[in-house]
Amino acid sequence: MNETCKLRDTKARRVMVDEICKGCSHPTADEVYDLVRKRLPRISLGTIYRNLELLSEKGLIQKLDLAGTQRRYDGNTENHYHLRCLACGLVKDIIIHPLKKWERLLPQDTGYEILGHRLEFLGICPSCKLEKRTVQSILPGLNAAS
Amino acid sequence: MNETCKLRDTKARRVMVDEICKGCSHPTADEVYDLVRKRLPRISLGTIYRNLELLSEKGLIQKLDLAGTQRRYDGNTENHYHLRCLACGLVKDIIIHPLKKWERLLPQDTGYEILGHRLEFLGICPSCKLEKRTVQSILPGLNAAS
DNA sequence: TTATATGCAAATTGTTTGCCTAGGC
DNA sequence: GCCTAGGCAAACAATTTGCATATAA
Repeated sequence: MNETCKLRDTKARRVMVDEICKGCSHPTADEVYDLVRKRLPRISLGTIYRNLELLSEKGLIQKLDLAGTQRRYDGNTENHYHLRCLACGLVKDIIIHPLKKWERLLPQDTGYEILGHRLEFLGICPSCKLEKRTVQSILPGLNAAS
Repeated sequence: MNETCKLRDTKARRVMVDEICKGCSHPTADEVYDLVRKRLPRISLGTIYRNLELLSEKGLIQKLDLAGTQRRYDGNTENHYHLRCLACGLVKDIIIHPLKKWERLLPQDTGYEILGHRLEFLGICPSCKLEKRTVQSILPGLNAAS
């Protein structure tokens, strides 16, 4: 990751960072495309993807690798966890850090050098509960609460 | 998930379950394809995908939704966590359950109904350390140990 | 015998890349 | 003016689907 070399200050990049950081919506690439296109109608998807990559390399945004087919991006570059609604897909930030202990213990148990972890909680958000929206598809690999 | 209706007992399905459950390799769809093709050379990738879906719906295997571009499948249908080597991609099972507490606390804090969570640890496995294989790409969204 | 499963190929979806022109420095 | 960035379209990779035939029940 070459954080030193500079990116040029272009309209596309300014609008992208602005749109991604303004809400806390964790948009996918094509959602960013739609948002940016309202302000720069001639922008192309290729540019969106190239810049999402570059901007996250430079640390201006964060590339999330949550479960699911589409990657999401986050204007909040701090380390934090996510809580995803299984009914509407909404992703909310949460601020707990309960796993440092296991990162210390696992090397002894497994011989791995631990570099980090990924954690997301899954559930139904308050407004989906209210509207009785449901989980569209049974989710795989779910460590459900007992 | 309609677990009641029965799947037919076919060669393809028997071999698939057998191959997926025999090791603890967490194969991708095309790895399953390669394994199964050794025993059923005329099987098609479409069948592999269709059956991976059906078999995991019926609970015979587990569909994992870890980070990364390719989905993986697991013969171990118990809830458990994974430890993935960033250098060689190997996925190992681990058996800790540290997060029940947060599943109890989050509903109060967030109003979400919590259905579960996904957790994987990332690191370098002992044999990659030995061979000095490295992380090919900086991984996004990594909650690195401080 | 009848419905479900499979093989094969084409279609879809999300993402990446090449090439030529536009625009930041 | 030079070199990076962007538009556009084509390439790619993973997965899904349509349809005619084969096979389990």
